[in-house]
Amino acid sequence: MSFKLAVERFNGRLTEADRALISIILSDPLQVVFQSAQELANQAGVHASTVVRLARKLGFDGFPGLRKALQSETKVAFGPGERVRRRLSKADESSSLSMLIHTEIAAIEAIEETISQAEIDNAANILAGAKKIFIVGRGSAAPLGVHLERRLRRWGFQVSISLNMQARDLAASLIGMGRDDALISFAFQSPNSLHAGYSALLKYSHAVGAKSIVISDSLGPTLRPNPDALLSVSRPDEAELSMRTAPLVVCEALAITLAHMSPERAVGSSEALEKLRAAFRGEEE
Amino acid sequence: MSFKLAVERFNGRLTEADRALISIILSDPLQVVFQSAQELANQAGVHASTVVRLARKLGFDGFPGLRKALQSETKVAFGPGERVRRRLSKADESSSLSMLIHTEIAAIEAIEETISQAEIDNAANILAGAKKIFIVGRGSAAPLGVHLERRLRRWGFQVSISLNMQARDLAASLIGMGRDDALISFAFQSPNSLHAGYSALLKYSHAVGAKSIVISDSLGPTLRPNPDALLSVSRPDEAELSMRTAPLVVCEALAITLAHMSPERAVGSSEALEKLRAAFRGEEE
DNA sequence: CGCAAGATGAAAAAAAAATTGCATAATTAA
DNA sequence: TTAATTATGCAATTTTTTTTTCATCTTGCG
Repeated sequence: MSFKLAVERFNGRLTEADRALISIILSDPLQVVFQSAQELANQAGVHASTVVRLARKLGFDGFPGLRKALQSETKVAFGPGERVRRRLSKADESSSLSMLIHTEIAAIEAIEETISQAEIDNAANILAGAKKIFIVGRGSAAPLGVHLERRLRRWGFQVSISLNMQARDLAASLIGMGRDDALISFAFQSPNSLHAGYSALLKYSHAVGAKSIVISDSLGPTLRPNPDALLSVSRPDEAELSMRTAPLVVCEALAITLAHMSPERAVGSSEALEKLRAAFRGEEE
Repeated sequence: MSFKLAVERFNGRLTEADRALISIILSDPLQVVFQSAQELANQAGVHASTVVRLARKLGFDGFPGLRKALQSETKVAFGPGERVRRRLSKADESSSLSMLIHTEIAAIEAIEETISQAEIDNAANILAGAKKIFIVGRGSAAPLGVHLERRLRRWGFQVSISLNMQARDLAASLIGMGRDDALISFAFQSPNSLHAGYSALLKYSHAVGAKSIVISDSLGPTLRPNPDALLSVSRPDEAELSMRTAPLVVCEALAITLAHMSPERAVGSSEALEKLRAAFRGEEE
């Protein structure tokens, strides 16, 4: 019986320790097949006996039984030649899944050819010096905005986000923006492109003295007026149905760079977050 | 030290038994890495002590030493985890961008090893039959939820989304859920994991007869009660700072599969959207 | 042919790994 | 909240695996 299946089938309580172990096993079974109960336990920060008990709970004949199950799975998966065959069979080329996977990998690989770490550093510098950060996104940029907001909040920045807003409401939400602040906005190629809003947005931020960062695709370089920092990634395919994976990676790179740049702020805020969590116990992830 | 190399280097007599053992090991190392000295000996028709002595002769630290050498060789050759590690060391550590790019590519590649198109088809079928779709996500799942909502709306589904809600508000927003509906929720590994909410959520959806889909990472298989469709992708690295790129790709695959599945609905809706756009001129991207 | 060097297998010893009983800590239910 | 249940770590025990010892056997060589 497969390990994953055994976990799914299991009808009973799984404790925190159990979950930690299962997670380790599932995320790197190839490592676990060579380990002893002891080693696995250490990695999960639990006692060896817990490992043994989990194996029994899941219906295996002790830890060696569990390990043997993992072994036969990985043996099938990684045997000579098996690997390639499985790649082709499990996700036959026509499937949406494998198509997507390959497209997105290509898109992410293409980032390196379009953007340099220096550009990201530049953008991160702007954010590091900002008192408050405004994020504006609409349409397909919304998930990106949401993600970036989370990250920045966690690092202790004051963030205001506006999604899918009409011009009037947007104006209202940007009213507090000033010279020490930064604006992050998004602009992507779309069938019925409307950049009118962006032009106004950038002009406004410029007028109040706020720095602006634009995350974009191949549309980016055509935008006027120019933002203080432009992070534009172009897709290799430029498909109709295209996702924002690559810009997401750029957002993340920006966040991480920023965190490295001002570690005290990040750490301090994480601690504060811990305290808040202790207080609110489970309100926020 | 590699086993093959050790054999080549060895300067001494190799007996009949030695050659038999070496031949077995070299011709199928993938099998031997999981065996005990005893088992290997039986296969070669020799005694276990001969195996141990061969290991020593070749310079290994006993039989476990020999086996460990074989293990690290095969791991390098076939393991996805190992591939990641190698790639990471190549990319210069100082650049967050390139590090991220490589990590995320590995994570996306790993999808294929965890999820099959069939599983996605199953989930898409559930959605295709749903009258209304409820999306629930909190914390780092929020961007995923937002993305999925957009896609489903565009394909003409009636979607209700609840982000970062507390139990009480969540209950209110789910009040309309019934037997013809579907619930999509997310569950990711997090330092202070709280799955209590999920358990209640799934129980509720089950009680009202709605189908449930959960998009998750290695935490997925541990969740109780089981959803009707579980899409769980486990990361090869399981890093502290990890993004949701892979689940995003899964969401997208789900959306695309669904679109292929019911083309009339999708197209019809796109036309409707066009008309709306013409009317509202620039309200929505 | 006979002797010596070394290889082998059986069995015992040692080491490592897995398991289990028990006390304590944590969690759940009342 | 307290009581009851359950999970956990520690330590002892059992089991498995590895290694060593020793008697026997094989092989190579004068």
